Amino acid sequence: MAGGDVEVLDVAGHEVRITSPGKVFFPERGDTKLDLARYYLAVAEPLMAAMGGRPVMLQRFPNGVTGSSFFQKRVTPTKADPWLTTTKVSTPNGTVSDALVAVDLAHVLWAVNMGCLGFHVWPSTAADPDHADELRIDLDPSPGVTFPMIREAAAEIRTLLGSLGIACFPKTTGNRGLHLYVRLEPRWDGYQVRAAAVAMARELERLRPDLLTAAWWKEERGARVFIDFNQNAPHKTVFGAWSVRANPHGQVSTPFEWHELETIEPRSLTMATVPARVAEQGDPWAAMVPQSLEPLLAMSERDMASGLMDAPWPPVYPKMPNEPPRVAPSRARKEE
DNA sequence: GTGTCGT
DNA sequence: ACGACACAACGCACA
DNA sequence: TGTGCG
Ligand SMILES: [Mn+2]
Ligand SMILES: [Mn+2]
Repeated sequence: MAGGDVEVLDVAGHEVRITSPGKVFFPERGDTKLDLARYYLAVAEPLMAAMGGRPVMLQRFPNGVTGSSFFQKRVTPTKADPWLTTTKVSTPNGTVSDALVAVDLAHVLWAVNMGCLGFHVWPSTAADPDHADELRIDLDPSPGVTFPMIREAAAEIRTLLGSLGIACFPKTTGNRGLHLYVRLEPRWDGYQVRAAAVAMARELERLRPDLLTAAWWKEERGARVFIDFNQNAPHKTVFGAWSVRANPHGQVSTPFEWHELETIEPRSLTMATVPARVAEQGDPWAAMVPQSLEPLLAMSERDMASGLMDAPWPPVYPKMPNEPPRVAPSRARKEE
């Protein structure tokens, strides 16, 4: 627990300083900042396959999981670390900033040293910022939703996408939900990917209204799994594969194979247990190949042709064409 | 956690 | 040399 | 001005 020392790691051709390596970040198990760095070293191969080359936002906890936190998007290479790579990212209103690019593990560990536990990842690469090459299907549990229901929702989505010839891959979120990822051919922008997500969510609610909902307003969801299409809005980030959550055991957003769906337990996938999984099984997402979004875009066009509107956008975004009033039904101004 | 400023 | 302090996301729509 | 949503 000596405070004054520094661990220097030689990674990807750079010397990365880990200051206060013995500082406890996870009091429950006693895991330190250096333990966190070693975790990321252990999952480096699948981590870089998932996150490599993408802009990332840091979620920092300089005093560990029990301390205060903040997000950091803007990064500037310093005199001490001139090798840091950044790229321009923009916000919904057009503001531009320089974000860190996860070009190699040195960049990851530089962020870890800043107290970054996990990364929020852009759905595009620094090399091709105008195409979203991932559709992220975010399954959010409403109150009353159990994890077996989340599992059933994932299976339902896999079946629908499979019938359209689209392959998707699952991961835990590190909390109570699941994420399914579709790797896309780089042919569509964020508006198109979100439109596809809206259509997919609506179709799934039609198929299983007892289990699934595409309702943005909480009051309309009930005890159903919300398919959060808005997580695909342009410029939105998602908590990344292999990133560590700020909970007592450091649960990991863990990619897994479909045959594990019925047995996977988010609680048991932590920064302490996941490295062994990776050593034994390798990368569960190794078979990802770019898919076409066209079947879902056709579904969206059918919905629009039949008179449906777009769905509400999240706060912060300007009003979009064909967007319905952005207000919960219970608060909407009365007719006439 | 780091960089800067004032003492 | 040291302590205090600032800073580290998104910023619109609607009633 | 408070509330919407992650
Ligand atoms: Mn979620
Ligand atoms: Mn969500």
